[in-house]
Amino acid sequence: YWRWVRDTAVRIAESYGYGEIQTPVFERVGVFLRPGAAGTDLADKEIYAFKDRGGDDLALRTDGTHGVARAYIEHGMSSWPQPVRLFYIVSVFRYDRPQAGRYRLHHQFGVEAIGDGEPALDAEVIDLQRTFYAALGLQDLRLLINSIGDDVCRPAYLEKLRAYYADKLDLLCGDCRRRYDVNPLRLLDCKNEPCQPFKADAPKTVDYLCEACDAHFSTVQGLLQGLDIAYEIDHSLVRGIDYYTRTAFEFQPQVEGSQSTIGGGGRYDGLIAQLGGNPTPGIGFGTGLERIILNLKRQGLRPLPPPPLDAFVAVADPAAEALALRLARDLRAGGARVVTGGSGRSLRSQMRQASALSARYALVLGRQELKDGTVTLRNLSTSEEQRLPTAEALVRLKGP
RNA sequence: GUGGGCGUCGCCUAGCGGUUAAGGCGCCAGGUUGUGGCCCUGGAGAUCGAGGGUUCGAAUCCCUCCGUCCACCCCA
Repeated sequence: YWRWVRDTAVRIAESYGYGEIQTPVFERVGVFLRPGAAGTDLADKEIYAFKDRGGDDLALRTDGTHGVARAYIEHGMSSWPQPVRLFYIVSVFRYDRPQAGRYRLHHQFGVEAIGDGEPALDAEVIDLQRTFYAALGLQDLRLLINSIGDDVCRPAYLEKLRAYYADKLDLLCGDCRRRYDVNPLRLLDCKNEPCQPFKADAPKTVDYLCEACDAHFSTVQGLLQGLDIAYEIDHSLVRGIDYYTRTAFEFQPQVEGSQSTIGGGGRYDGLIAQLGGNPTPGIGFGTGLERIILNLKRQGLRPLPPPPLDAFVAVADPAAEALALRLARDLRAGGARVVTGGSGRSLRSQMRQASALSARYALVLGRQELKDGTVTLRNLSTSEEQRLPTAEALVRLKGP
């Protein structure tokens, strides 16, 4: 499963012209935790932060995007042709209570397109993600999208939102009373019972977009339609950190159960500047490999089985041991997959193992073969057996 | 951060107050003094998650801890 998913990710990303980048497993904590993240679960309890021996504050990678953004600045990628298209397959760490499809260490495939704010890139990234899932055969994925505006329109929207909730504070859950001050956008995706009645009538981000954001969102939708990509607008799909802008999206399988999201992303036009670079737009997605594999299994999708073992070299006499190892090496050099037995076990035991490993052939080397430079070649499916010169056996096993 | 389930040979499981802690898979060996798959026989392998307590007696009951799984929250 692992290889299948990774190979598919690489193939699809490269077909869109994205190049692979590797970033460090840990960075200065500020790379991952921006001031705007205060009050989020990530900042409060999920990040693995620590001091190193020199007293520097570091943190394990919480996602793929921040390290890439840091690298973009640090390595002067703004001088490259824009946008810079990058993809990664990395481990990420979050201190959560583990459960099905959720681990403290998991892996993400992600892409980032940095240096261009055009809506066509939003569509490209979403299309890439959808194509990746389709290449694996994942069925029935829902695509949810939303726009959360930008610095121009969001402040006014948040005022509207606060005004709407101002007289309802006493009725909200504890989390949301805190969110009201710290992170009001998150009021929209609260799952707690007390807050549900108010969500339907809450102001929607899309109704308060500035002209530029509105045009951007409309264009993205038009492009998705042009690509025949079905989507639903989800007004409660938000991002809790201030450098996120405009388009936000998520892919969800239709099946029941928890961990509904297998991947999501969005625009982060404010991130590069926050990290100390020139103001630079960017968009990307991240998708969890473990969750993809979970869904592949649920849908009965299986990877190709590993290639069979071509030969098992059995040693029938201790004197033939060295020659057996050499024969195995020569066979491998010819492209065959070969495992050797050892003189410590009876020939019978070695043959049992050859069978248990589903080897196509058994090659027996013993006293008799040593004498005349031959090898006994046994076809383990037909049980046909013959002695032939070693060189001939090499040729025989090399075949297609 | 909250709630719940489960921890017995490498794996799966039985046993639920007194058993030499049982079985299946896998592993090793023999039945074939150089030959597999099926079958038969034998063998190795378990301080019953850890510590404490109750009891004449604990894998079995109680407590604490640890681990693991599931759900909420959140997210990938």
